[in-house]
Amino acid sequence: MPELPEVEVVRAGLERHVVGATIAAVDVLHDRPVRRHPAGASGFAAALIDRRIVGARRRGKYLWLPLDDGDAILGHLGMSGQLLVQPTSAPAERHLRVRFALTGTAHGRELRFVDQRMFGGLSVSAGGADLPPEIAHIARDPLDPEFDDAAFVARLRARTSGVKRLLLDQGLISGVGNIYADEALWRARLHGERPGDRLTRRQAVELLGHARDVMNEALAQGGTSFDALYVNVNGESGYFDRSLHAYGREAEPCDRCGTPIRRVAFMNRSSYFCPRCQTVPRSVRTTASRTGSA
DNA sequence: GTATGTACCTGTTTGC
DNA sequence: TGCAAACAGGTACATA
Repeated sequence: MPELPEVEVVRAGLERHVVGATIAAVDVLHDRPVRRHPAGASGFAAALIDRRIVGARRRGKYLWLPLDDGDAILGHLGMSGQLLVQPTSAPAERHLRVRFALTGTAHGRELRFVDQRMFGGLSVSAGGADLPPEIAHIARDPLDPEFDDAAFVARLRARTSGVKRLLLDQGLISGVGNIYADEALWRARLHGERPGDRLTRRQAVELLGHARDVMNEALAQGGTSFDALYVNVNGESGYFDRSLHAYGREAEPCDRCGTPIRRVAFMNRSSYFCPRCQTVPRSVRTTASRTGSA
């Protein structure tokens, strides 16, 4: 489950291993991962042959590889995507979807897009070398030096949605997924259903700080991994999961107060929180009980 | 513009 | 034993 720290690890790996390489061949083994590319699999491949990769960039969980003609390969790892740099001779991974044969600085190696569940994908972004227009609506992430803390706090406090939903809104702040949203909320002692406009300025500032801390810590440790689905560009797993306080810890004691962590359904996924440390405002609790949505 | 719900996708786990 | 349902969840999209 790649979140921002994992994607950054992949980006750094790509910068080191494929920048300067030229794409000699493209083999699309499954159409779905290139579904966002209007010209289809053949058009995707044709647009990339003989192009040289000149960079490796990221915004939120999107990655892109600027090319020497001003276009870019735009990618998202989705739930289970991996970008691997492998020797050409390495056996194909079970869920190998797209392979790029490389020459030049990466001669003898391939860039491979492997994705079991295929929520991720690749496309060629015309003129997207600097910032692909397809992702212009994605906000900066809190590790970006140009992230505007004050503007984020103001926008957060103007919204009536629950704060967890707002943390997952990539137009407001990018790079925060379900795991780190739960961790940041646990650290901030805030319940995810608390409306944005019911946060004090101080609470909003602290929440942002915790989100940033969680991400920085995960990044320092090489990213989170719960199973074999996520590995970095060389195929090594991260190990941040040892540091989680809330996510995935249903019925285990809260690390602060010992109360069992609770899991509730939220947006077709799960939320984990401490029912003692992270209380819901009374008015929200009343509304939730009336609608039966807990 | 904002709020909310759902489709997409497949391998694994859980339940009957 | 075998099948079906639940589950994992980021994003785009539809609807109000």
